[in-house]
Amino acid sequence: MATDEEQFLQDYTPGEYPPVALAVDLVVFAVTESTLYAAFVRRGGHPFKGALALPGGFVGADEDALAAARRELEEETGLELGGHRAHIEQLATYSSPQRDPRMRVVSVAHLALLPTDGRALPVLNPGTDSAAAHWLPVYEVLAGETLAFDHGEILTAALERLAGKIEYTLTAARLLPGEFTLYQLRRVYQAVWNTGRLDAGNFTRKMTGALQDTGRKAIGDKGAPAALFTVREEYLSPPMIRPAANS
Amino acid sequence: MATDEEQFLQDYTPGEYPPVALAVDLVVFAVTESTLYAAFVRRGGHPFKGALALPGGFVGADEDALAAARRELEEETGLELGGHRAHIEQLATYSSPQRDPRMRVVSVAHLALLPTDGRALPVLNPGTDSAAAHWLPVYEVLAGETLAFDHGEILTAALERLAGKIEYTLTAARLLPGEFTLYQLRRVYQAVWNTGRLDAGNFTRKMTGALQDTGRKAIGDKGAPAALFTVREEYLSPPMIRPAANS
DNA sequence: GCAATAGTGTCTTTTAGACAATATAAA
DNA sequence: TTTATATTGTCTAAAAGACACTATTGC
Repeated sequence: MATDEEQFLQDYTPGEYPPVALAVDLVVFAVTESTLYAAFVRRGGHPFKGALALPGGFVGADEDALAAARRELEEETGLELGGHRAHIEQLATYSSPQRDPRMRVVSVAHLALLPTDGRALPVLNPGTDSAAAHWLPVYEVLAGETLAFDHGEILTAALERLAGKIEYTLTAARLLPGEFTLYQLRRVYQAVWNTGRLDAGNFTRKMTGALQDTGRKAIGDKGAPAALFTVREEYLSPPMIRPAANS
Repeated sequence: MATDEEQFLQDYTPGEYPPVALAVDLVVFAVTESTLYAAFVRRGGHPFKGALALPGGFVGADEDALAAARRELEEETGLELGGHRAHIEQLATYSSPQRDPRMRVVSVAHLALLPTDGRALPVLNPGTDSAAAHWLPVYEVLAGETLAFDHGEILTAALERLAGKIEYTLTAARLLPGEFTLYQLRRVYQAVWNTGRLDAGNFTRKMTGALQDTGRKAIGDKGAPAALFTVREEYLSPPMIRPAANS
């Protein structure tokens, strides 16, 4: 009886379909009070020397792409945030034969969201492997920089995904601590959409149905003390709501 | 100066990160008057012998995943539909190390929509490579069959994608000829959502804004002759509509 | 008091959805 | 005429959005 490998060669001829190196690229987002940031590395070598690139790495033999993305994120952030509340999801796969001039690398891009208190950005681990990742404002980078490889395309896709997803889910809360005020949440929307002030009253009304009031109040800000909310679990990534059978 | 290959080995060590076979899997949808179908192949060999699987194949050296998916679709349909009006988009990438027991195969799943006149399903090419693909009703397969590999998961994801996307785009029209009646379009929605009758009046009102009346009428059906419509190009996959700055 | 924010109220517009009514064709 | 469909109209409910108002805090 043929071994598994031999069986497989009936379908798979490595000459015609050569294996590829499988990588992950990460678009890691975090917000300050008013700005959306992403983590970038500055390339030190050929190709695209000196250009900005997304952090990433290769997929190991015993892990899938999501596990590799998680591992890379933990390396960037020094384990503290990666395991806990960071959100990672697959974005898309980039497989153009020419996307890396050195050899064929197929990359599964991921979107990662790090929670912040809205003031300071998470600390990035300085220089484990290649270069140190650092935060840059997303909209400024998109307007002014040409990224290495197809990373500009990936960054745009990630921003589209995030901007679209917060319209119908509470994914925006993944960029905040477990408890947050409506003011903080509103600032996240403004940062992601790069838009002007959203009306506080309407925002409150639209969100409160999906939020759980903890009863506690935030301390220390300017105006009246704001209530601290938690996301009801079922709203973090809700099942799709289909229109009723009469439409 | 180091060659590209040598440079690259600074980052990439094939021992630690072995290359993978890159494949595509296809979820090909088409509708009859009332039912959503997908194309399946029956597995003839190990593993999952006898089980239903999705059509697919490996990615060649000179093509990206989308090109491979298009090529595979053309092989299934015999070129006639693949090049022209068929819609293909990337769905997600499946990379579990154990997803194929023979060796590591990473698969980029794609969603394909074939246009039909609403009566007969497109003809599938009988047996080019492994097995002949044939149409089966999607909801029946999901309810009753266990698919090979992780193809059940892929099929579910494809259905979710399609069902969700037709809520806010006119992607459903990709399952119809270039000109169609509102009745045909409504049947597509009912087939995809596996739901009862949608109200004809409300459906008309909701759709007409995105459709172009050709002025011509469909012939031969029971009741009053229905107008033939075309999709306004900007509605086939429209730019995201973000709420106004006041929300 | 002043400035800034939190939260509520109100009004308008839009959209979804239920359902009735009329029109047009085939049998 | 009967039957089945197309299309328009009407009404209600829900949601989005604009905007005013009051309450509560720090300074």
